Amino acid sequence: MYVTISNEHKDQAFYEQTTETISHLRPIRAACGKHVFREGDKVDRIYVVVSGAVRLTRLLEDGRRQIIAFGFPGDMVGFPSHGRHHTDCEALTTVQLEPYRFSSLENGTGDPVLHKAFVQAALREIAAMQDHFVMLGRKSATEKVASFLETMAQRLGEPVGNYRQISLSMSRADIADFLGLTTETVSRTISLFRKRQVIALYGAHTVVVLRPDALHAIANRDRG
Amino acid sequence: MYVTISNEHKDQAFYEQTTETISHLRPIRAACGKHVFREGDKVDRIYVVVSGAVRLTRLLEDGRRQIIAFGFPGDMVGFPSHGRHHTDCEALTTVQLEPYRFSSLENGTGDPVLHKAFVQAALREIAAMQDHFVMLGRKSATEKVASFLETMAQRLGEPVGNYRQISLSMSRADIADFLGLTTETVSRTISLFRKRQVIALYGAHTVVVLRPDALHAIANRDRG
DNA sequence: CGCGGGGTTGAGCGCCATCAATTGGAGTGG
DNA sequence: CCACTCCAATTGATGGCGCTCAACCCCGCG
Repeated sequence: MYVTISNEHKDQAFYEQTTETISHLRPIRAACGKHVFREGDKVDRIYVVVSGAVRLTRLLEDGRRQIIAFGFPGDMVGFPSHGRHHTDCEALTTVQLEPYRFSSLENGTGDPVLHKAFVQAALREIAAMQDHFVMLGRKSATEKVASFLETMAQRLGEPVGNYRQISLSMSRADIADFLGLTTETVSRTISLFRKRQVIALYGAHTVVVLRPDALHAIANRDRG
Repeated sequence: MYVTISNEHKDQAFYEQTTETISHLRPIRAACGKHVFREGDKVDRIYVVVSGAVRLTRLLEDGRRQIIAFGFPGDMVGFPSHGRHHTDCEALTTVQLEPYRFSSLENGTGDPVLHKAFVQAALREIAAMQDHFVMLGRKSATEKVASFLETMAQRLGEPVGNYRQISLSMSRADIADFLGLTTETVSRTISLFRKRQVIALYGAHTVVVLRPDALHAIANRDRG
């Protein structure tokens, strides 16, 4: 998942299209905190998240970390580069994944419907990453956090009364490493939104969006 | 082009593989400053840069700009999202482009060799963008500029005496919008490298890398 | 020679990182 | 049920990197 307002989240379509075929393998599970794969691993299958959440990360030698993306149900993860994984993939919660043999996807020898869905997923991935560039390169801390919460609400929010509620499966540090900020800044910014009554918190991981319009305005216009 | 040290730049392979087939259309030209395509345009063909350079950009409503990538000879540009272009593409110099019908690439009905090359190009694009995330999100201004110059030298540098020389086809503002900085910061950082004799300048657009090792060290380790 | 646009350099400040202390909440054992 | 532990999250204080605003330089061009 990338922070993209116009995300129609079509990977779900991939999952729905293909679960009826015989091309997929048996679902796998990973417990919270476990690796699904690591950078450098040979890629023989790629995955569609069925339930739970994962994070894709890259590390610098000195310990700095960048979270490339979060994977939520419907997302495809594990696109290879030169036949190898290019990020680590860790489970944020207990997670269920649907594996697909990569070789058949790559060279088109398998199910053509599956193959086309794979190509479409890769193209959507590119477009979503392009949008994420704008956020990393050109948005302020408040804009980043607001964009993140807005996207999460659209993608994973559940109606509660008149509002939408989000259950964040990742830590503040994860959010920070995704947005190119520090945990302190993320925490401060979320506190600010709470004080302004844009959101409400029940514990650190449950967010209720009280004023989606205000959140949207902050996500796009604010520069401070 | 993204700033990736380990970039083996295999898109050249695509170009070489496919120029002998009959699948490609007649090359097109665009003069410096002209648009090759615009965000929102319907995608019926995608392009491989033959000569010259282009920039791929996205804009925010308030005028902030992010350059998604530069396209140099061998690079494939124009990956669509939902059938439409997702960035603007402008010529930085007079540029020659080799167009390919996208429909045949997408659904695999055309040349299978071409199709596989297209899928590989998309996967490389994803991997390169992942690396670029780390730079946008986690590197300091000096690291960014040093990484940029290093990559440009590897990609486009020509041996001059014992050194490698780069001809930058983009302005300082373009570099800034690519790295998520301002023109002033880019200019100051380049001046700093010149003062430290890591590089030399002949005019604003010709750079000679005097100490590649120092440049590499700054690109990866420095945090100030 | 005047003009204009890109590039460079300077001064000052603000956003966000850094360092540090405190709070809170989940899990554990008595 | 409470005390204790541990780590995530919050909050505070301070400083610095990079942005902002502004002046100046350089150079191509009419």
